[in-house]
Amino acid sequence: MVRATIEHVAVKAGVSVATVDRVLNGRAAVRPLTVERVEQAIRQLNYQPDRLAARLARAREYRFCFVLPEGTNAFMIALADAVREEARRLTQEKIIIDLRHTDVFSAETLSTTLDEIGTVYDGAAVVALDHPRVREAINGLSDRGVAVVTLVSDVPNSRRLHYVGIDNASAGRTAASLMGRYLSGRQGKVGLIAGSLSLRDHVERQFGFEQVMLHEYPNLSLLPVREGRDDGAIVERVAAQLLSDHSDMIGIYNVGAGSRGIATALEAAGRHREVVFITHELTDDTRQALVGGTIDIIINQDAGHEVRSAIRVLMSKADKAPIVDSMERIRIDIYLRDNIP
Amino acid sequence: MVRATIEHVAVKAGVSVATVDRVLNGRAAVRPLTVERVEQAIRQLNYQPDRLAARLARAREYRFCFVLPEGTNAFMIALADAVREEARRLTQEKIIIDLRHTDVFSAETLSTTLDEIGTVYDGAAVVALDHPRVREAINGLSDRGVAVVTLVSDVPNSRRLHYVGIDNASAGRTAASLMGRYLSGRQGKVGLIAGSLSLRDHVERQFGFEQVMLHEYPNLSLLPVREGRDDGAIVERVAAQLLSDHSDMIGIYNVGAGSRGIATALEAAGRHREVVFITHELTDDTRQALVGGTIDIIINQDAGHEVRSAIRVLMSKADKAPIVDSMERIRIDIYLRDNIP
DNA sequence: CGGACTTTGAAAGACGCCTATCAGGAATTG
DNA sequence: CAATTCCTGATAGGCGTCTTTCAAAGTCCG
Repeated sequence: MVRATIEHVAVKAGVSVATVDRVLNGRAAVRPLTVERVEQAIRQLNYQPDRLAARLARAREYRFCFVLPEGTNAFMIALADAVREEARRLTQEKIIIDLRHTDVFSAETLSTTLDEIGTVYDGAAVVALDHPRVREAINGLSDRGVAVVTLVSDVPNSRRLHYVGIDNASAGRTAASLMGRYLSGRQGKVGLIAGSLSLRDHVERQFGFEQVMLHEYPNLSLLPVREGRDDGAIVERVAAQLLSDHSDMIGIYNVGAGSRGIATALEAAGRHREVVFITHELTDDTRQALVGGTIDIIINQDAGHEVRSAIRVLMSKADKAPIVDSMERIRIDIYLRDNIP
Repeated sequence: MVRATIEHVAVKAGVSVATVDRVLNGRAAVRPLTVERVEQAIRQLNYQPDRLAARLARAREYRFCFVLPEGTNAFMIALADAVREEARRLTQEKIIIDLRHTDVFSAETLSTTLDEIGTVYDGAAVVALDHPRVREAINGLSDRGVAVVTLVSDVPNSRRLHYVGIDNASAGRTAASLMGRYLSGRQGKVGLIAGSLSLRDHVERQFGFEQVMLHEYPNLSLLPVREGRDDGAIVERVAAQLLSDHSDMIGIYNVGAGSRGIATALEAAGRHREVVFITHELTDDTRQALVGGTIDIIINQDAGHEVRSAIRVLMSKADKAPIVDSMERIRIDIYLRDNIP
């Protein structure tokens, strides 16, 4: 059986190819009766336009913009690298990807950046702060016809097309379960360090972690969250403080970046063997600490997958093609010493 | 900057498009000097043929064959479903995928099936037994110009193009580490049930598991492996036997299928809370047992990803395009109750 | 019924590459 | 030097769709 082409449809419907095209692409007014006939022919032949031919013919460029945080956060750098790599690979498919850095922690700056994006782009992917101002900016973009996906950290209730990232509450719960099991039979305290509580992903992780911790592991008592601002030096100070304040602290969960600081503090205190340390994001630092045994578990989201997923989603939107949810679910990777790539 | 086309290259090299095409596709003899000039122009313009246009022009169909085990193994059924789904999605890209079931446990049958595949296909993906006979069949296919990827279970030293699947030794080690940590501070025995020791993936998992178990967790003693033939009923008998023989068994690692049987045995013995049970593959059965608390950890490989990866690899080969290793690494998914999708 | 407007058909030229053919010029051979 | 063989250019047609244009036919209204 040969694939149906637009010509077959035209013959079957007893109209010209031009009319079929009009129906398919809403190019001009077509009599309802004719539309119906064409649509029926399409259904009967199970006709689907050849995407390759379509893209070739349109000779169209797709432009997307990625807005990422500036700064030295290792994960964000990995994300930026992934964006650049995909950008390189995709030039040959007529997809142009621009990368912008901005201060995502400032609602002001971020929303200004978003407002500036204008209408040159077909879509944008944003690592976004959950803030009314930012939500407005996202809605504004959407309304102007620029598809927006949120990346890594979501902005619910906005008119974003899609959220590309892990389920952070679930990640927090996972961390708690592992912590609880690793510490089964022991009594003590567990510390929790977050980056900034204005980024939604951190809040959600914390929420999931506390939820499971409180209900399932009464033998462990949770210390109040400390903020480390995703900064190695600050995180190290906070961790050192925690360690000296609580000689019975036997677990640490780091919700944000700056794990190196915690590792250093743990090693300095000589308690890295005894304290179970769970953190996020596989980077050079965390990998090394995992192999060395200071970190016990890394919960990761694959930057490359996220970037590719974001692009696929934006492309689908631009091509009016459906998106396959099961393909776009970003999984929570759990790395132990034994399965790091 | 516009993308270079074959025409630009021709102008730059001072030859005709026909000649550029000859160089690109080795269509006819071209004087070395001319070849050099063309290649230089290609480099200077950073010309890359437009894959979309090329595929459109070739108007060629790609035919691939997936050879999977017959039987009721839930993971294999999921794999077959994934193949069918991709096949459906890809008809619109002129990719035809056939699915064959065969008795992969019989080297005889499997290799006959492979031999039959003939030359209608551009490539094949095979869940293969590691057996000299099968290796020969794979090499035969390769030599006849059919690209072969091994799926889920590898056949090393064969002329397969690629292995698509997880690192099973690493998966085994991961299982052991989690087992060890979950059972930290306790003393007892750990049971190990495999499907068949003639499938390489199982052997490798067992190897990794034992390696870590023996070296790192001396408090746990490993019972000899038992074979369950991936059959729920047999597995259940084996598990029940283990449970009654060893009242101090506190962990079970199931390397193969048939987890439902173990869960049933554990529950029947009333020891599902006390025994840490780690198994492979997320299916309806295992998911349910995980949520119910009988299974503690599921180590999974995503069937959809594997199928898509296999197809990408085969397509790359057919198009003579490079394959991006980092995109094709199949990850070991670890599922707890808290992060099942 | 004539003019205005709406709906359709026919066709041509992209998009970038592949494939094939034919002829002429260059290099090689005897 | 003629007869081959080898290289190369030019060109045409196709892949399936999009886009646009022009003209023809159909419909509506006053």
